[in-house]
Amino acid sequence: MSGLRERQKADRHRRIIDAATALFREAGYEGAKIEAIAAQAEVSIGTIYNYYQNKGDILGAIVSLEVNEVLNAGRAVVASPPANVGDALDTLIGIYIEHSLNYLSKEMWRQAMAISTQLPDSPFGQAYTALDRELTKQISALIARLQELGLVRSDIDGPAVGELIFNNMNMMFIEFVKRDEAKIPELRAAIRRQNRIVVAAIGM
Amino acid sequence: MSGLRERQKADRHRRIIDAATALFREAGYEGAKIEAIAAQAEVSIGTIYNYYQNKGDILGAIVSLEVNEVLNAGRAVVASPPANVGDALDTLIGIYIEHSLNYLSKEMWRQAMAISTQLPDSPFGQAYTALDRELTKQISALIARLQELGLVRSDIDGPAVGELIFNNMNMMFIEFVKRDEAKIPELRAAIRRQNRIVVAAIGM
DNA sequence: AAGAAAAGTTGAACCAATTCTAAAATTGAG
DNA sequence: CTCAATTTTAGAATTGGTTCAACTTTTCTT
Repeated sequence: MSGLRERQKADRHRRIIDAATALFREAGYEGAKIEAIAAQAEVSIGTIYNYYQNKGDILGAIVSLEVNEVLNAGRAVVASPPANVGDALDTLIGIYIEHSLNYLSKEMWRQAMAISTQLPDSPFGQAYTALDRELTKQISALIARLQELGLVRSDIDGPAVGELIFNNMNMMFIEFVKRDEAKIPELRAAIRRQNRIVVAAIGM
Repeated sequence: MSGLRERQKADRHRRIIDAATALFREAGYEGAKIEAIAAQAEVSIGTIYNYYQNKGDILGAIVSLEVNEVLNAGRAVVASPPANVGDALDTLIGIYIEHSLNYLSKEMWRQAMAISTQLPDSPFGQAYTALDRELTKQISALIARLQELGLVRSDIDGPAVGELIFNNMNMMFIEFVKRDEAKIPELRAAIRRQNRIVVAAIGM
């Protein structure tokens, strides 16, 4: 099962991702030439294309790592949320946003988002859409949890609320990464303000 | 003022846009080679790059035409909206969505959106952001109009509501253009459902 | 352990967007 | 009307992502 070939493959994968992460951060997505990634990973250009369908998929692999980490951190909030609808939403969304620039620069996010709309059927495009759905589900799960706790009315359309909140947050995040000078605290404040409308409709 | 050069320039602009529109629809954005656009517009490659910074900007010019048309059609709804908050929103959003595929295919939208996030500072990137803002403002204007008509509470945060509704709609539209098999009626129904949450919070 | 099959690697060649530069066209001053 | 300045054009050269056919390495079979 775990022969030489398997180990070499895993090692090359890691080397490519490490090289790409470093170069994307240093030189930006466009600036990181495939040739340079190949050289730094000590692998040929052809090998990179054997592992990833295109340059975007390399970035995609990095984005997936990041978003999965965020989803994981979010689980704790869903399990025991603050005892106030507005704060609960703000805490969960805060985790998403505060983690977002840990590994990925704004430029990398812009590229990743662009590729996911440009090529929705590529491996990365599909993975990105799936990640968005996971985030939406997590927000819906938080709403459901708040219903259990008696903080949210039980007659509301939970899935629709989850989508509404996620879509708004995501769009705000897109605008945020599009402007280099945009700051995280302002982003969070703007989303809080918008979410107040929703909280007014669903809170008890 | 309107010498030969001016007229020739306007004419070349038109020919390039016409050729690009036709070829983008026929062959898709990637499939429409600059060389082919140049040939069909009876202009050289160099000339195209003299008029537009890059291929994306040509698409951008076409998108702007489309969105401006939609904004125009929306004004009528804002002026005299249906006498019901949910219907008013649905009517305005319906205009946006129903017009959206008149000139632009889903593939063209995908490319346009991708470019606008990828290069937010390019001429097209900035224009696209400005158009989004116009649409947000128009939704806010509708809310304000509904307040005047006594259909929406006067103590709500109008701008935040406008952003929330636009952001949600826009994100839904992005997902819509990403899936070729997605249909307009379903998109509208999903947005209506989400907007019910907001309507519950702001209606009288 | 040898040989064949399978899997993976390599890098030169390809393709299309973009840049660059010399030539052509238009304009306005005298 | 003429010509120098300015703008515009043409298309060859450059660039960088992607493909592909030949080569290597690993695994499997006996």
